[in-house]
Amino acid sequence: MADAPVDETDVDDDELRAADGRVPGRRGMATRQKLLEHTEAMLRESSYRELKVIDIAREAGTSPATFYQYFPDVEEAILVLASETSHDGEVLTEIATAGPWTGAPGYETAERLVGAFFEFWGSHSSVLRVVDLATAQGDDRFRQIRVRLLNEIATALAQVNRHFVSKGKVPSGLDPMAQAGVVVSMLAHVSDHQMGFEFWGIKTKDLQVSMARQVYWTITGQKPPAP
Amino acid sequence: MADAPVDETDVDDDELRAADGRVPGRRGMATRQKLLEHTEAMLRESSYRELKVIDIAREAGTSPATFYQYFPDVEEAILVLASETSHDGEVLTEIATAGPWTGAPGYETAERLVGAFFEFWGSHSSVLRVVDLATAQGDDRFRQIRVRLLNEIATALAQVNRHFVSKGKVPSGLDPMAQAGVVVSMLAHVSDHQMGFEFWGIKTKDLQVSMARQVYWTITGQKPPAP
DNA sequence: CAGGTTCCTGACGGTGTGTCAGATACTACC
DNA sequence: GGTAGTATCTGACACACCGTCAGGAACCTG
Repeated sequence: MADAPVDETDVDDDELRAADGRVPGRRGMATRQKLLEHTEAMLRESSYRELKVIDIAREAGTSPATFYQYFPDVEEAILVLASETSHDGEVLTEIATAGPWTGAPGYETAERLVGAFFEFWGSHSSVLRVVDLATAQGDDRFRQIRVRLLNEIATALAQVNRHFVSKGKVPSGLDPMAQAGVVVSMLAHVSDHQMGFEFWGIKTKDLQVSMARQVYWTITGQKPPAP
Repeated sequence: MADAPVDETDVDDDELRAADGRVPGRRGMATRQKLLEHTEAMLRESSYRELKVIDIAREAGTSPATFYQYFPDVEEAILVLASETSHDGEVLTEIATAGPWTGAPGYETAERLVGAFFEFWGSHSSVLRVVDLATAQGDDRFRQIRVRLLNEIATALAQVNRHFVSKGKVPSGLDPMAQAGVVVSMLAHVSDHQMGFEFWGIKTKDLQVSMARQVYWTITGQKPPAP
């Protein structure tokens, strides 16, 4: 829950500051929140490229100048949304960590993880997509968020993988973090393109089964049960 | 939508047309090409969101008005780039189709496919990222390009997968197209985030090995050789 | 309700968009 | 080589968005 000490550029005070340096009160925080909500809503409806401050402000029933009171630009607002989102993603790490990963119950864990990924991505796709794009384009602020979200899960899975290496189930010589990273990438990307797959006539259920099997096999080195 | 500035004399013609309805000649095609090249270059350097017509034009040594002579907007120029890119991607399908997919040489095919994906994505990442984003945001024009590129590969891999199902190597009951789609998604996304992985200290080589193994196992149902 | 604080916004100079009409460069033909 | 005809380019314009600031409005609190 340590959302307070987030890096807020200037470090003289870990309080949240408006553009003019004041610390927002109740009313200010409320409009800030309203702006965030409308930013997310508009990001869902329109494209990232066409997301304009003026539209967000209009939709939120305020003026552009007010927006700039709380965020230096649109990116920064999305960054806040992304930060909140990455927090929500902790549930994924919990599934991976909790296990179990052995035998038939292990496969069910893989299934749960896949399901949770789909759900999580489905309800945060618009923001996560921007995180992905900005990260791939080298934006450091977004990369940090992305790491906070995915590195946790990857690390958890890598840990599980290491365990199975030590048991001799997974061949040694493979980098557990690479194994986990690939799995997480797959989960993220497929989740993000659910619609696209459905358009090809591929059922979400079939995707999930295919993914659960790959997750289980890669991480535990064991053959998944027959479908 | 297209504003069809030309009075509806003859509308349909599979010829390429400039904004004023004329068919571009040699000189026109040259500046169109120059604009495309600079569009790609600028997309590499700056972010998608900050890609401006005026900058492309300036960089290409021409005026914004000229840009609009050949493309209705920036998206449309990127669409052309994407279309060319998807053509380059046919090499990936060829690898998948050519095989072989059985035994040790089969694993080498998987390795070749992974390597080709990395190379292809590496040299077209900026355009492909936009294709991905726009597709995920529901843009139909980009979805078609994406399908043209990935569906081909996926179909090829699904065909291979079907073969191994019929041989009893892969359990039946799994949708081959889902299997292939997941694999292709993984290849695409990991390729796109090479830099990100390296930042975590994961070696590209380790990623490739991990991916080749997953491709081989998922598609052929056979255990990959020990690393 | 006076005085202080927090919050909001109108107004503005700067930049990018997208569309013309007209200027300019090329080509073909005499 | 000159000229008509076409292809190509661009200056100029009206409009939209950005990002800033000074000052006004709303909200305390006593």
